[in-house]
Order: sequence, then structure tokens, then C-alpha cells
Amino acid sequence: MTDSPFAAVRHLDLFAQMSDEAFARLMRGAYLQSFPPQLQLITEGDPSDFLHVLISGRVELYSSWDGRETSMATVHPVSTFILAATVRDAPYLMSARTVEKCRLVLIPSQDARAVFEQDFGFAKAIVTELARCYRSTIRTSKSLKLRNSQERLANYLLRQLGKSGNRTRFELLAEKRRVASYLGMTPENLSRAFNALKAHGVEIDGSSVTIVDRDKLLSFARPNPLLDDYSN
Amino acid sequence: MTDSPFAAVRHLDLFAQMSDEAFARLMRGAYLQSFPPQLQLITEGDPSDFLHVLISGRVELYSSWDGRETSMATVHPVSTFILAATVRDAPYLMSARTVEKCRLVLIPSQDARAVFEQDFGFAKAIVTELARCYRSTIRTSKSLKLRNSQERLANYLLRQLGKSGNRTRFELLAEKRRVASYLGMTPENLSRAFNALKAHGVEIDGSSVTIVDRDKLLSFARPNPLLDDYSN
DNA sequence: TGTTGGTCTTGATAATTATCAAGGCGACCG
DNA sequence: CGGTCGCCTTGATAATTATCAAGACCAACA
Repeated sequence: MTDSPFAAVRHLDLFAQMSDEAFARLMRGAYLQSFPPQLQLITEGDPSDFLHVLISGRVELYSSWDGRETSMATVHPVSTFILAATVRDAPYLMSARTVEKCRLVLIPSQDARAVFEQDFGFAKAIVTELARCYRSTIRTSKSLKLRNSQERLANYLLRQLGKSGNRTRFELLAEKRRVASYLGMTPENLSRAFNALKAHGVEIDGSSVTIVDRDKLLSFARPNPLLDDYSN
Repeated sequence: MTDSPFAAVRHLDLFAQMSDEAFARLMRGAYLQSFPPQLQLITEGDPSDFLHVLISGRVELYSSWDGRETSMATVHPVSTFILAATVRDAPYLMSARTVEKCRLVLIPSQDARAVFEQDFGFAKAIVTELARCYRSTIRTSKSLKLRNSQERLANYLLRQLGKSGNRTRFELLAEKRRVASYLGMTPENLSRAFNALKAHGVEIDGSSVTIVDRDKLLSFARPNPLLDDYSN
């Protein structure tokens, strides 16, 4: 086990402000593990045994009820997930599965809680991170309630456009069925929504999206920082 | 200005763990204010000037986009709202209006942030509170994506039933149009959903709800702690 | 006591979204 | 190279939800 994955953890905002001693205590029981694609890491409802830090690969968070399933988020490296369940010592609210081959650092939840009780810097960083997650989820909820599926897709594409550095052409970072579920619709509906957006300056070829007319898309999507700016 | 509202603030989980000194510093610039019904307290997008503590009355949190509006939550005393915006020093994501006559303690956000930086107890309490809010919002989002409107209403009624101490008859604590918006539907649709639930053991008379057959409602609603138990 | 304004309900209709079925396409693999 | 599998798309249809319009009800109030 090399030192580098732990260095990557250390550089995360969540762990950067804590003392070396507290970080060492946190990592004492932590370990790095690799997982194959499509492996279920977490089952919702289970007790939160580990704080997960994704080092490489992608992880999908999803939830189920009564045989239905919905994609809640995709986690990209390097970041943590299920922080809230860990600090509350409560069951996971979402399941997690690897999308591709992944490396994760697993930190025993009781260690995370113990260090949280002792290290002020860690506690402060957790506040910042949880506030960010909370606000992000509020935005998701607003988007679901205030917009129809075409509008959600249009704004999703604009956000992806921003993340890709405003190159007019970019790749969807997940399969369409996953994107559909994330946006709260069926794959069929997503397909038709893409067709509808052709009239608003969007071209799609496989997983490659081209924003032909950004202004036209903007005037249709009406993005709003209170729904679409996930940075704060 | 009597001392009692500040005592009520002190007893909130969020403020109970901090030092007397830190609490005093926090309250130095705080003040109690009364507001009439239907008054807009906060406009989404505005900078977060004050951490709000509701002492009496009810406050509705809501959001708008493109002329549409949706109810996000109803705040009951004694509790805080817009904590996340305050700690992140970010714009409010939701607007707030009084439902009835309200008394609020307003704590300058910069004081809250300053004390948060200094007082470990306060920081820890914020973590707990934010994690609770975050998980609550995740549940809302899951409910919106995994359930149709009748199922959302059925489970909402079961939650209200629990809150009322399982008395079979209880009052809706908000106008139906507000409940409808909170649950992500129109008032007309809510009205029809209530009619549909008659077949599953629910009787409605004005704002008074009677659960005639709890088991029948349970078998229709299929409540799940991962969606409906807002306590942790 | 009549008026007024709001909410709630109901019916009719439209829009949105989901479901079902079939076929196309591409990747992977024997 | 042919076959198989999964994903995506399209069409047809159904279910869900929203919109529009009208009327009932109720509380506040002059």
C-alpha cells in the first residue's frame, strides 16, 4: 500500500485543515481497496460503517423503493461520500455502486466520529462540506419541482458545458439511462427530450453533445444560479 | 425585550453546547422582532445577512423560477432556518414568508460565522443540524422521484399521524394548497388524491383528516424509514 | 346581512410523462 | 465472422398530472 492515496485524501478540503496528529489517528484504521466495475459498495439502510473516499473511478449513488430505482448522484474523484450518515451514526440513505474500476479509501466511521469530536479543524471542514451538499440537494429538489423534463435536461447540458470549459462539444459523462434517471425521467423520455432540444441549438451523436447555438439554448433553459450553480 | 426568547434560543440543540461566553458574543448583536402574517422575510438570491431563529408562529420556505413557485418546507418553533447559507456566506436558496404572526430572533450572519470559527461546541452542533437537514432533503428528493402523487400524499398523512401521537384524527397543519405545493402537485390534483385515498382508509373533512383504516393505508403507502422517518 | 375575496372542489380537456413493443446499433466474444 | 447482449431510439398507447373554467363554501367585514 503506497503513501500516495493517503496524500490524496490529505489534500481534500475535508481533511486539509486538521492537525497531523488527528489525520494520523483517522488514517490508522483506514485502508485502500480496489473494486471491480458494477460492484455494490453500499446498501441503503445498512449502518454506516465506513466513511468512503473515492480515489479513482466513478461511483453512482442511487436509491430504491417498491421495486423502482433512481440515480441520485455520480461521485467523481477525489471526494468523500456518505459523510452525513457517518457523522449522525445513522443508516445510509443511498446505495452505492462502482461504475467502473475504483479505488477507495475506507475510514471506519467510529474513527471519523471520534476525531470529529476532538479536532476543531475537521469539524469546521465537515460543516463546510455538509452545507455544500445540503445546498446542492436543495437545488436538485427545486429543479424537480419547478421544471419539466426538457428544462431539466437543457440546464443539465449547460452545466456540463460549463464544466467542460465551455467547449461547444463535450461527452456525456454517464450512460444516457443513468442521466435520465438522475434527471428524474425514463430513458425514452430523455431520448425525446434530446430530439426536442434540437430546436434549441443542441445536437447529439451517441454520447457526444454539441451546443450549436448557445444563446438559443440559454433562452430556452433560463438557467439560474439558485438552481444551477453547484459551486456554492 | 425580555430575556425569555433568548433563553428559548439557548435551549435549542444548535446553541446548547456552546460556551456561555460564545453564546453571549452571538447574542450581542441579535434582536427579537415580531412580524405580521404573510410578510416576506427573505428573498432567495439575497446575501444571507441573518441567521433566523423562529420563536413563535410558522414560516414557509419557498422557491420560484420562471413565474412558478413551490413550497419547500414549513418551519415550526423553536428552530433555525437558512443555517447553510449563513455558514457558507452564500445567497439564500429559498425565500421565506410568515404564515401567521411570528416572533424571530435575528442573529447577524457574520457573528454566527465568527463564533463558529472560535467555538468548538457550536461547530459540532452545526454539523449535527446540517447533517439532519441534508438527510431530510435527500428523503424529499427520493420521494419526488420514486413515488407518484397519491403515494406521496399517503405517506405524508402517515407521517402527520405519527406526529399527532397516532390519534386517528388530526388537522392538516397547513392550507391544502400549501400541502399540495409542498408535495409537488397542484391543488386540484391534491383534491383528487384525497378522493382516491378514501378507498385506502382515509377520510377528509375540511382540514380534518381521519385515518379510518390504518392498516389499509399502510399497505397502500408502503412507508419506509429511508424515505419517511425524518427523525434521523 | 349582504358582499367580497379567497380556498377548495369538480368536470372537461390538454400536456406531460410512462409503459410496452419492436427494431437498430454497436461492443464484446466465442 | 456471426452471434449475443445491452443500450438506445421510435412508435403507439396508457397513465399521470396540469390547466382552465365554473361553482360551492366559508370567513371577514362593512
